[in-house]
Amino acid sequence: MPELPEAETIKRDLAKEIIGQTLKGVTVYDARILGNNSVKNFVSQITNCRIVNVLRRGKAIIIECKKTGGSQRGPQTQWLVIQLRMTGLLLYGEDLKKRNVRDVKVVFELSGGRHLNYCDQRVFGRLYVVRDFNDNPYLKTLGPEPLNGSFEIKRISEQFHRRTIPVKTLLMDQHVIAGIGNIYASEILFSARLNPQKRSNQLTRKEIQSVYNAIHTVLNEAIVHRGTSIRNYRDIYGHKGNFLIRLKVYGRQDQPCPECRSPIKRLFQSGRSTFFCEECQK
DNA sequence: AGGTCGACCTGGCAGC
DNA sequence: TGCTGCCAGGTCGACC
Repeated sequence: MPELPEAETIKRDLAKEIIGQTLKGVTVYDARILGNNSVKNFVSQITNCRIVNVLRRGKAIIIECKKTGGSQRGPQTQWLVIQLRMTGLLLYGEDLKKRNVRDVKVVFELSGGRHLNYCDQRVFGRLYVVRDFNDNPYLKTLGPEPLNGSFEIKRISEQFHRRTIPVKTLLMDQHVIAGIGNIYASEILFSARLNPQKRSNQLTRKEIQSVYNAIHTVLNEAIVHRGTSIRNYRDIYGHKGNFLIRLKVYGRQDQPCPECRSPIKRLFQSGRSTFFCEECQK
């Protein structure tokens, strides 16, 4: 799925396009996307909501809405939380169901006359409506945002030292740091020159500093290039991200390391592929 | 409690 | 061509 840089790209574009519009209607074509919520309930929660902001937390997109005409005490704020997981896409423009586009699961009709389509090939993604972030188990337990000023190396060091799992697995733990997934975990560790198999509690202060710096460098650069499209990912206009060609190790098994030319290795950690250079990452 | 693994889904691609 | 097996940007619950 979209990791943090892809979600951030979507968030910024969506903010430009939809803030100020009202969700006039919504059609749900696959109820699995709603989790335990019913279609009827979801539709009534979201219909006639005015969009006041678009946020991101970890890999989730959050649309802040105000329900108009609902309560006597004025508009009530609620959040539409969108977890794209592996293959979720938000596409802005026409009603894609009418165009027979594949995998269209939910279509929002906006007051400006355009549509926001939620598409999802593998149907892992979820749309939730909450009144409070603590009502959503994912948001409630999410770790700090790595690109915020509040992301402190001290807190990260404590987490690293408490745990014994491989550093790559730890980087992907959303309770520790929000937003890093399988692509950027490999890229960050290459940038930090650190072996992904190294146990997190074995890292020196200097190594943790390198990882901390690499998180900023890699995620920010990926955002500049609008994320990575390995296969499914597209921005809200249907365009691919431009970071794929800039990946140093991910997906580059047997290709020469960009630093030392020795072949990139692949291994499996917690059921996921990891790519790294044995020579550069000790 | 912390760590690991399978389940949830669909489709593209390599190999035969 | 068509089949089989493997692989995929994530998360959660069950199990050890």
